[in-house]
Amino acid sequence: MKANEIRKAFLDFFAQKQHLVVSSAPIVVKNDPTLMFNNAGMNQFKDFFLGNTPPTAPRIANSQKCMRVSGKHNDLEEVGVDTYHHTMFEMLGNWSFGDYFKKEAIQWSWEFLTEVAKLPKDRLYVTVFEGSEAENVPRDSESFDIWRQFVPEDHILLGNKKDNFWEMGDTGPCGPCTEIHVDMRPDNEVALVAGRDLVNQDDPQVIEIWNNVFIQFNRLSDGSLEPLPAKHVDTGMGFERLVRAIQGKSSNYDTDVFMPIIERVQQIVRMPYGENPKTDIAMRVLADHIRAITFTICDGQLPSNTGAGYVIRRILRRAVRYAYSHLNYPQPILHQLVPVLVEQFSDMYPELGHQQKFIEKVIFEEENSFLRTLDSGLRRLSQVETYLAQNNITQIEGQTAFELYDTFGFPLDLTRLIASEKNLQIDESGFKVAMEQQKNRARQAAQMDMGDWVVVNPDYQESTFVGYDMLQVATEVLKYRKVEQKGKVQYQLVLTETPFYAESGGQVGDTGYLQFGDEKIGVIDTKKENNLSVHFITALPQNIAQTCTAVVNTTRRQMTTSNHSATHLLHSALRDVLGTHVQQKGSLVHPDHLRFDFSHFSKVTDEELAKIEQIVNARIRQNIALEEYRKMPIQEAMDMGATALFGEKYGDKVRVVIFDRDFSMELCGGTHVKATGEIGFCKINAEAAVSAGVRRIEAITGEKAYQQLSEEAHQLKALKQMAKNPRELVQSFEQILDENTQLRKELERLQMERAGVLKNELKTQFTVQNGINFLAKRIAVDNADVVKKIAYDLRNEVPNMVLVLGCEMGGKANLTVMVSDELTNQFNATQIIKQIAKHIRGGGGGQAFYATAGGQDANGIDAALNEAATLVK
RNA sequence: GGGGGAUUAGCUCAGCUGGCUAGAGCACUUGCUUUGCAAGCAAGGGGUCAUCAGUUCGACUCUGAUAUUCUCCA
Repeated sequence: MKANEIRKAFLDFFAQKQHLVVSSAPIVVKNDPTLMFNNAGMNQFKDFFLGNTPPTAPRIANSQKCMRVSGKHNDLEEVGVDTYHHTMFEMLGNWSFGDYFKKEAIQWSWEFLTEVAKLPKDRLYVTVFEGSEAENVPRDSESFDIWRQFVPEDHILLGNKKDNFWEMGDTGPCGPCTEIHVDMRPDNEVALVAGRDLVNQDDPQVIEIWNNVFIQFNRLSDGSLEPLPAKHVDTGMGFERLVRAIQGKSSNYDTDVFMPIIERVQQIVRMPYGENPKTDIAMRVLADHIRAITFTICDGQLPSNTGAGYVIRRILRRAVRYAYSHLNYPQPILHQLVPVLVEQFSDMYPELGHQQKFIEKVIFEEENSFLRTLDSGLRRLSQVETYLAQNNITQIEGQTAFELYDTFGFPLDLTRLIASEKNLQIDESGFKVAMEQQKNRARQAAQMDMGDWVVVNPDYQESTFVGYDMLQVATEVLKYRKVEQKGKVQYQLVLTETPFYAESGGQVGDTGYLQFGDEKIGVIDTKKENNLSVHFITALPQNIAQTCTAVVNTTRRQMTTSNHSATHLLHSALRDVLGTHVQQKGSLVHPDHLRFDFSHFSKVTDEELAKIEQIVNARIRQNIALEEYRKMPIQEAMDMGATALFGEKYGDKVRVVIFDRDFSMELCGGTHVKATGEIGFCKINAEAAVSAGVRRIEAITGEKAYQQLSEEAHQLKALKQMAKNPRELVQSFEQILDENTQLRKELERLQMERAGVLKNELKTQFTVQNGINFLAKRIAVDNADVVKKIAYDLRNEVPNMVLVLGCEMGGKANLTVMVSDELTNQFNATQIIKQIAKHIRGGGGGQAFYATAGGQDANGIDAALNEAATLVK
């Protein structure tokens, strides 16, 4: 069976068992601060497990795009070295939410593996939780007994908490699990060592393929477990491993999931796969990483220097690094692999094909930028080498290696490679120490203590958002918790009903206050955690159980709303003017301004911007009424032609926001004006590049736009008046500026000319004392540069010279001493200046041939010059 | 969110612990030389050393803030 057929077989199998097959959630997670990427099939159902939202169906099956870059067996640096770990992978799963439990789950998994996938029964092993006294959880004998109906007892193993007890995090739903392992070794090896002895022993040929988790407990932050009322099944089977087992390969990379990519890599770098372990690893790294990079960019996450975007950047750079140092390919390579993935996956994930050009461009630019970083790192490193060679040192300090890595982004393994070529060592333990310090610093800054939710109102499960229609509502606290960060205590609070919009879809969260009786509690922000609106407050009310009035800051909300609707108009105007390739790539809707990022490959010209702004404002003046559907079936919305975002997971029912069916229809959860006229006016303030293929427009609306324009008009008026109301203001200023530079140069020229005249005058006034040309003179110059020029010119023209000049500048005294080079053994300008500067109540210094001093007392200049004369005698 | 670096001519960058009258290569202008190939020679133009404040006799250089940007960590 081919990979695509295997995936389909799995989904069909569970569809027959009354499962609803759903599509994969985007690989990048939004609205969950605890998770950057989907790392398991269950993530998109987290709310079902937590009880925040009722499940859409009791039985669900899917294939989920997942990403793991850290964890017990998934260190990024290990991927590619072995043959069965990946960054991005697909997780097949079937789910029961309070429906079937252990019996059916185990029976069906056995049926699928042996009947559909046709894996040999005698090569399958299963593990069951042995129980833990410390946790006060008994052994999972139910699962054990069920398994005995299918497999001989010597194929059932007992596992400890680490392998057979599954937890989502430190707290939350959890329970025992049973794993299925497959022994893929050749017969002769099997004859020597029994497969059961190799289960969970990190043998590359005896691997886990399916984990069935039985969620029956909830863990509290004190570590204790409470039984859940509804029990769930959560399973996950690594697709790439399943394919390998079915296709009978000894490596995931030998299956038709990865081979097409590896074949392309071989063509590009002109090296064979399977002959040299080092280059093989590099090719596997490329084959693995390009999948992670492509799918995340496709889901809307661009490489960046923070958060999820930074993870993508790191993965991309690791791949480039391997191509660079092991495949002798110091050029962009990854973007060339994208077409292979599109070919492979566009049936299952059509969005990949739609964005191919964009993805290639982003990857290409990012590769180039890293190659530049490497370049400047190499320069830096060669400086270090020179220094070491000069000082006869053969070890690069850990601190230096770390600086290269930390500040210039130069990877340690490249430093190591280059160092070994030059017979240098690296103090790696010093590097690790520096790295550890850096981590501690960051950890300390980010440390956050989160308390358990305290449920105030157990009658409610869900929180309802009523803020589309109301900005004030009487409500009750559902639950709250304490959060401590950097010694600052805050509280997070969930209301049964709330008018507060929680930050989402780029629109910032509402602020306002909660009125508890006489007590007013300020809400400083509102954020979404999964599906709950969480209000951030700095203090708890005295009596939290009473009803309260939740009041949103109305002006702030109205300004935000106006900016959000303007964003929709802008989006449509952009597509009208630039073309339909324009896709939203990011959006910030703030009360003060809006920011809209979109895919477009060149700078938006001033003419295009003017046209866009003109369209948006024409639409505003048309005062188009909002047409809004809160719960439209998603298919209906799509059929209507509403704009949806790549990388956004929508439910079955969606909210559709329309301003004129022929102009703007978007799936959107944000708040919007009743009619476009409310926006008032929209002014585009900036257009810039954010990254490869992505442009950003910033704009303001309403009151803010008016304020800015009136301020600018005011300034313009003032300028016009200053320039005496010229016919062409811009030309007039150009002229003034031109004139200014000309005059400045003219002035400089004249000053230098005058300096020349003065110099020639002074030149005739030297007296000879003991064979020395000496002059101490007060001159009328008030520009330090001119004095310096005179002194330096005389130095060139008068031999055996000691020159002392005094002048008054802005009421202060200034002294300059110049000594010919050939006399610096005899006379030291610095010493002279120090001695005579006391007459002007000042201090100074310089070099042996040239020194200056400044002081408060201009009357002392003559005394200083007189003393200088005595020094030469 | 926390750290480290960078910002000097149109471009790529030097400028070490404050003081050599801010430099190089490429590009540009002019002239000379040369019939061709990313040519050679000479002269020249081009800089508020990111911005603002401070320390100092003196700041591209030191300190602080701001802006932009790169990079590492979370």
